[in-house]
Amino acid sequence: MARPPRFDTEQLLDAAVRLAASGGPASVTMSAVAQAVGAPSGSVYHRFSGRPALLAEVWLRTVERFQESYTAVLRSHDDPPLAARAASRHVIAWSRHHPEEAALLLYGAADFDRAHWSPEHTARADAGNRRTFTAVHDLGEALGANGEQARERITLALIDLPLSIVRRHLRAGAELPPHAEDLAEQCTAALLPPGTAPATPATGKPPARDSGPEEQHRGDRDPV
Amino acid sequence: MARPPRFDTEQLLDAAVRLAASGGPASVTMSAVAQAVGAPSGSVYHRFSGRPALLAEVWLRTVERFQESYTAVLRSHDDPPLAARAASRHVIAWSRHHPEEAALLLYGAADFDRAHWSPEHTARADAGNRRTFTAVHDLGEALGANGEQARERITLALIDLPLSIVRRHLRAGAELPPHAEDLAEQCTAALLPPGTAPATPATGKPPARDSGPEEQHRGDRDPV
DNA sequence: ACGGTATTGGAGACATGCCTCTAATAAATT
DNA sequence: AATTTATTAGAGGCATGTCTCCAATACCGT
Repeated sequence: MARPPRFDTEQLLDAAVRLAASGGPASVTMSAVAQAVGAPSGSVYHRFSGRPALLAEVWLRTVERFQESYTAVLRSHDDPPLAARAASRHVIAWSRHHPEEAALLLYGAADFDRAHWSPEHTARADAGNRRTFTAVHDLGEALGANGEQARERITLALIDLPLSIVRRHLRAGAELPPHAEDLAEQCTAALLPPGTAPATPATGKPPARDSGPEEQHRGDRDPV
Repeated sequence: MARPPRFDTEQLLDAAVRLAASGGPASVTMSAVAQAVGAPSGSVYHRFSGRPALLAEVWLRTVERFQESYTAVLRSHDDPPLAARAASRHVIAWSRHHPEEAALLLYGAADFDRAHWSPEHTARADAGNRRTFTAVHDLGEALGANGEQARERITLALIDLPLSIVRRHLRAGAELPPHAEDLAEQCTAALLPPGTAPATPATGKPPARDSGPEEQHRGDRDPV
């Protein structure tokens, strides 16, 4: 029905990821992406309505790819402490396997011009964040984390801490060392609520306790 | 002997900090800084040889201010675990007191165009980083951290973890809550090497043990 | 009062990036 | 083969930013 595309969306996004990873979000310009794939700028505008749309798609594709695998790991173990450790390791392993996309995760949606996104893109980001926060908080509850501060600690242990390890190495321009998974897992384990089983054998988790009227988390903050 | 300056260096850097905090390093342009203080662009170029110099100065002034107070805290306690906890709290308190400068710390030198800095600026950055790493690693040794992985864990506990708390709140556009210091201190304490005193009373630290031929840390990575 | 000098004030050349618009192109459908 | 249609191809207007340059300025020490 029509001429076949020479430059498809994925190809352009791949180039955008490379640019963002090496030079930060500011360096992913419409012309830079076009030049990176050898296309005229018009072809880029044919796929994306403008720079905010391109930035939104790069960010969302990357974050959603990460979040999907991450939340899957979060839910893949029956034993909560085990799930927590596995999640921590997963952040490292995923980043090692996708160093350029991991470099993107170290920024925030704001750096990708979230202020100018379309309502659809914003909603997509919020939905993904909400799902991820829900998965994290569910595991937190299973771990016995109650209250605002305990939840913050869980987020720290499951997301921020492993990401910090990634950040330190990627910022230095280095690859993630082999022991990074162990380090992340140990640190995450150390941050789990006291009384949590320190090793493999599962302790009976405390009876599910109604947590009362607690405020809902906001979906518009990036977990990563 | 000469006409008095209407726009001095500090004033321009202050404006640059505000711009960087609100819109990221990319938004601190020569013209934006000039406009922010009501100066013609020529006056900005009178103080800074170009954009890389301006970015370097903003970054270095901010990081050096932080590092100075931070290393002071690191060395201010005789009891190593106490010093570690105090350092963690200090990161939070400093960030709460200087939210705009703290927002800068969440970026890296690379985001402030380190690639185009003068050798002098680069050397200044390296020197500050080296001093900070030294202070952190000294405390790490006093805490019994030996080996590469143990040192990484110390850096994580003393720097990355409290900074993660700051990042999460500032990225969300919120102020640091009152309990942030407690959270940071508790998490830092949980990450200290096992056997470290969990509470106030100081345990006798293990006899200083020669750590053998270990590689020196590199001063060109940002601790923050 | 006067000259020296750091600084302001601002015009403008040059580069880059965003985005629009129009024409050419090439495959799929009929 | 003719038609349709998504796409390429690229010129060009507009805005913004970097940096240079030069004259005007206002204070200082003498």
